[in-house]
Amino acid sequence: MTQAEYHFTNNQLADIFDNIGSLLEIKGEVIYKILAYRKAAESLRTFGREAQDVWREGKLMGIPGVGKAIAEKIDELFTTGKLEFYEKLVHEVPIGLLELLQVSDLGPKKAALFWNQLGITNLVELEQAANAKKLQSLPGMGEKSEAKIIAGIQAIHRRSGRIPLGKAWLFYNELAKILGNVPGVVRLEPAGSLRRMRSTVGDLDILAAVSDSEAIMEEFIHHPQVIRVIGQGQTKSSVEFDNGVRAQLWAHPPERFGTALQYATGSKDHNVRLRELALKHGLSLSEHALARTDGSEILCKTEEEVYTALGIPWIPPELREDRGEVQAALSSSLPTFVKLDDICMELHCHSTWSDGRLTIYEMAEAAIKRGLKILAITDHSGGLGVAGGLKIDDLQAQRTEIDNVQAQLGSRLKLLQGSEVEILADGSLDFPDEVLQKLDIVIASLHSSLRQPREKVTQRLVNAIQNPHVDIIGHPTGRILPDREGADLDMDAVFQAAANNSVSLEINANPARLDLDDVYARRAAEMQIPICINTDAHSESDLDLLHFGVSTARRGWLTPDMVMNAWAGERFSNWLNRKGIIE
DNA sequence: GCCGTTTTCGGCCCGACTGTTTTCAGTCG
Repeated sequence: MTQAEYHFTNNQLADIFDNIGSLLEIKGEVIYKILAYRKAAESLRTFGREAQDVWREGKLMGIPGVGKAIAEKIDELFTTGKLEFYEKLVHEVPIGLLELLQVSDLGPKKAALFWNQLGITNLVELEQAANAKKLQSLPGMGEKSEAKIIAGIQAIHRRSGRIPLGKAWLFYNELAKILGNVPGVVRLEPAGSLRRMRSTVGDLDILAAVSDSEAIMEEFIHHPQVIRVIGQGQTKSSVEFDNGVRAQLWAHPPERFGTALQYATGSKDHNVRLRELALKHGLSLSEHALARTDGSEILCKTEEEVYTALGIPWIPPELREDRGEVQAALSSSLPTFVKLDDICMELHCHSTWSDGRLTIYEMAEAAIKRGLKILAITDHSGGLGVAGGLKIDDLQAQRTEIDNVQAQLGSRLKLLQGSEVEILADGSLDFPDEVLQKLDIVIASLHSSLRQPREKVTQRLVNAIQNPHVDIIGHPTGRILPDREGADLDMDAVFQAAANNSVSLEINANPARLDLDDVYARRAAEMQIPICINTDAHSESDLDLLHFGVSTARRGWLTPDMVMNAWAGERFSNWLNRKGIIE
């Protein structure tokens, strides 16, 4: 018999379970049940494999945070396309109430209050009620609470969502110039998802080491770009800037900076793990100190001291997502992760032959300045009209120029002639095989027709991977942060093809891409696919974006062994020659 | 609802800030 099967991505499942959690919270369900749904949702988002495949294998409960009850719900969704429990819940608690939870200072209790007392079921109705001053007379409410809710709704109208990592770093650096110079400030560090190098950042978290916090807090809340002070105190203040960014500043004395930085870096789930671990050592961990049961404190100046006190090695911030890092640290199986210094080649950049700003010689000198040993010039193929791609006839002239520049460089840098060849809408490549064959290295990339149906766009990528001359797939999904989704790819099929053909998948280091992302990178590496980290530089300063790619790789648990740009020359040339293409 | 170097039941992290309160609940990270 044939059984119908409905398709849900991990993110779609996660959204459903997040919604269930929030609706139950408004309903007043016990908190641990809610946390369990949230945990399962987060776990699905970062699992790396499609839950649907796991379901076909009958192993849903192997997904962390998924037990019997949630596995049954996932099964019902794949089997019937619906979830009765969810539908009944939505019938009971209006789903529009979830919008209310986006308003700062408005949580499930107040959402339930507004719904029960005033019949409010969505954000529009809440705004009307607030403007009509209907909220302030409710129990536990007052004029100030109502004004805060109005301000929170206005902030939602202003905000554009999460900030891309690159923009967050630039803004942090601007703030750091001012805050770092406040008298008495010993250290200033980014914290939160910024320090963990997530691809997008919600609020900007900043931590200062200072004995007296008054001056820096004053400087912070009176910054000229601040349009709203959300909260202010001695250890924590929070503001909104005119560019829609929200930031919080924590201040702690230098002798307690280690616990404070650990705390402010998060993630929340990682911190919960550490506190559980602390309790097993008879200690209570907070941002201030490790406290013994008799109340005495262990102060930590550095994060290393915190982790050491808990009996585990320091864990890099990028790892702190509760994806098994604490367990790995406990069992001494935390590997040494790739770092910026390991990277000795750039395999994806552009010159004035297409849309780059530097000549090949200038790009080479910029690469040498950054300590690189190998540089692949990979200008666009002609098909990408907007980028002024090379025609086939141009390639020989470009080769001559590369040879000339190579002669000038001598042994300081090895140049490769490559191409970022377009994967066309019909799945063919922009250059014929006999042209690709003459190149030292070939990157194939999708830039157009990203919205094709899943099956078609996946097949385009698989075709490219199976071409005997293709070495690397550039920015595989084509996503642009924060808002342009990548192509709807069957990543398991892409990974399988890449593994079979020993084709490398790129982590594009440009913070507008970070594609592959951390979760996919981890999965790809587990499948023995060689990963490369490239800046896709179009200018000299683009080469300095490399650290974003390296951090993404660390978030994906990648070691130098898994990252091609960190390989010794011989191992790299062996890989490049795996099909006998170049000298 | 999940989970197990205190295991199949009984736990499940910690504190700051705010507003409405006369001691605490709600929210947030």
